[in-house]
Amino acid sequence: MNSTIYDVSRLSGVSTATVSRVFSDPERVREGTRRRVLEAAEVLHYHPNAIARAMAKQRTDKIAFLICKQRATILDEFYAGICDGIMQETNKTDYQLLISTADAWKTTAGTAQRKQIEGVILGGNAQADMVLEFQNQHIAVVLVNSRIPGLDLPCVLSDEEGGVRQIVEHLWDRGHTRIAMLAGRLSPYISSERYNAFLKAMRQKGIPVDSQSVKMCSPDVESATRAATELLTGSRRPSAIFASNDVIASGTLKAAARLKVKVPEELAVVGYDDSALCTMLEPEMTSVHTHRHRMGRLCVERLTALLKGEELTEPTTILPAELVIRGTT
Amino acid sequence: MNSTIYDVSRLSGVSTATVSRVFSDPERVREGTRRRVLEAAEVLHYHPNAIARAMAKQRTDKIAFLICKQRATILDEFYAGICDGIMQETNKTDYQLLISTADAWKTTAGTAQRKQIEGVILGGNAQADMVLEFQNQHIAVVLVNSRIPGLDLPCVLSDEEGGVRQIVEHLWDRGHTRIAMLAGRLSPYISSERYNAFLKAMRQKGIPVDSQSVKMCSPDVESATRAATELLTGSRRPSAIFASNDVIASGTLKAAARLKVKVPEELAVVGYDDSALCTMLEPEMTSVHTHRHRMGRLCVERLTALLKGEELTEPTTILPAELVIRGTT
DNA sequence: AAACGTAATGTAACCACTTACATTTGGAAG
DNA sequence: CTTCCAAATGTAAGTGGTTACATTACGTTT
Repeated sequence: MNSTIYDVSRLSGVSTATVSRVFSDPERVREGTRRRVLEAAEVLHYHPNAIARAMAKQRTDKIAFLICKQRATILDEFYAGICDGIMQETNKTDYQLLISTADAWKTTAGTAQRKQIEGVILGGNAQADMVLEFQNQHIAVVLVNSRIPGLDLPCVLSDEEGGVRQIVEHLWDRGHTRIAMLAGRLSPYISSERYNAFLKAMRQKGIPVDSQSVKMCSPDVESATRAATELLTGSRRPSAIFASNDVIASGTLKAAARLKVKVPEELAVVGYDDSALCTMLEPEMTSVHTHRHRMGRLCVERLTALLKGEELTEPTTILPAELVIRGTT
Repeated sequence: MNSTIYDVSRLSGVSTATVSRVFSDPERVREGTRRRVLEAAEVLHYHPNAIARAMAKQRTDKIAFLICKQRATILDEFYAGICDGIMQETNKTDYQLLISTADAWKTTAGTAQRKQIEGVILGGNAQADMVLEFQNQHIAVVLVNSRIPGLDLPCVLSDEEGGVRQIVEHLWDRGHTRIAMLAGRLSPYISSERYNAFLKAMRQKGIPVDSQSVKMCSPDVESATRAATELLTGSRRPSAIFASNDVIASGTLKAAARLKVKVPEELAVVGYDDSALCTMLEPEMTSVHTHRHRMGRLCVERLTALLKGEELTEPTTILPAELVIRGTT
């Protein structure tokens, strides 16, 4: 139906090899010939067939972004941001981007190989077995926002420890000592990073931490609101709450508003991620800005470098995170 | 490097045709033979090569979701929701999902054909020329959240008129007559739908509409805040504001808070889309729920039906939208 | 036991390119 | 006008499957 290289070859009176060269390495064919071929191609509406090309070249030019997360995958503003960065950077290359969830790719055995991708970016809670399977199939892997102990993989991270440290220091500077953390059950990596960073920063400031200082909750508004209410009505009400992300922080603000606890006068609240939400609230919310867009772009850069066969000198990259001080502190 | 159908054929002592059948139509080969083939495949770590298969079958099993939008593509919660639905539904099929932006696909001529997709879902402000180009290349097209005048395409929409009507009726029921619309410059289709629906609903209720009733703004928080401030400090302050989406509504709430205008007592605010934001605010925000996830899934259903060669009896589907009444009205 | 029909399997062409290697071409140098 | 060499082009063998068609196997029926 669509015309092929043979049709063009016939019409322009050159061999298929020459036609092929015109489209993949134009320099190698003489000006005049090239023009004739292009004209014939024009007439026939010819466009190279990517499948056949992939077959002959043994390359697919496809990479994938897999989100390793159960619920609300791309809906999570954090992953959406990374995804946006990945898309933008991928668009600069000749690669095409496939998107799916890790769950979906686990179903059929060997499915990944069939998918015929050259490289993959795993976002979130990546599992070691999946990574190993990819490596067995010679598919390049880059991790974003997680890390697998024992596997030395290229990964792109945000500086969680630095972000949390800035929060604690900022609150300390504002005179807070009764600081509590409302820790949402985020991905294992993020949860433990932020939790440990919190303990470390508190220790560095010499602020005592006890069992009351950290409260866990599910990462949704209602759970956060409930948990924050408990924190605020407990025996020793904190003067500042560090919520482990912005959604949880918004729940905290709701609890405060309902309990008529004035923010920031009676309670300081800090979130994490600097999502769009932060400036939609009044007062606007203090949070830590993570460069998710840049993280996504960096992933693609890393991956394409790997695919070019380059050795990565520094596989793991940790991007700085910056505290953005706003009205809630 | 990877083993091929020939290797399996040799090891199991059958022809390549039989091996092929074992993997694409197992019923057609005898139990015993099938087992031998599968064992050989196991030993050789054989998996069918998707590229070669696509080549022989003249099918790629790939569809794409293109977002026709300049900025903040996938970051827009609305499109993220659609995308999530598309992903989920695609995962149920044998298709793979490519994702990109319309802009990126417009760059190189004929690029679409090279991409070798069988169908495409265009989200947002789709352009007629792009659609025509796809159709010329026999690529099935489904539109979501937009419509192209003069082109009879399958499209999946949300009932904008109904959603807006519910808003106006709800505000009317609450006794409001000084109702203003804060209209963000969203996509042309959405903007005009919501605007016209507003005028129509107001007319139906017999509420007079003048030049002061509708104010335009850019679809970001700051612009919305500015515009809302003007509305609220103008000569005839409205008692209710319908913002054309939740982001703009949040700007309206900010303006109200800053001007010490009490919501909902002195001002009712309604958004549109029922984004996650709505329940993160205190009071929670009244908004219109759009079934974006379902819209995404429906797109894939439509597209796969088209690809199966089915004739769509009712190409355009309009999903109902429901007003969710919360604390701001 | 021969004849027959269907199910199972094999043969080989085809899908649309790329590319190693062979051949031709064209112009500069002798 | 040769000779020579690099550049341009052609030839044909892959790339890994699918599938129309041909052939063989095998259980039934006569």
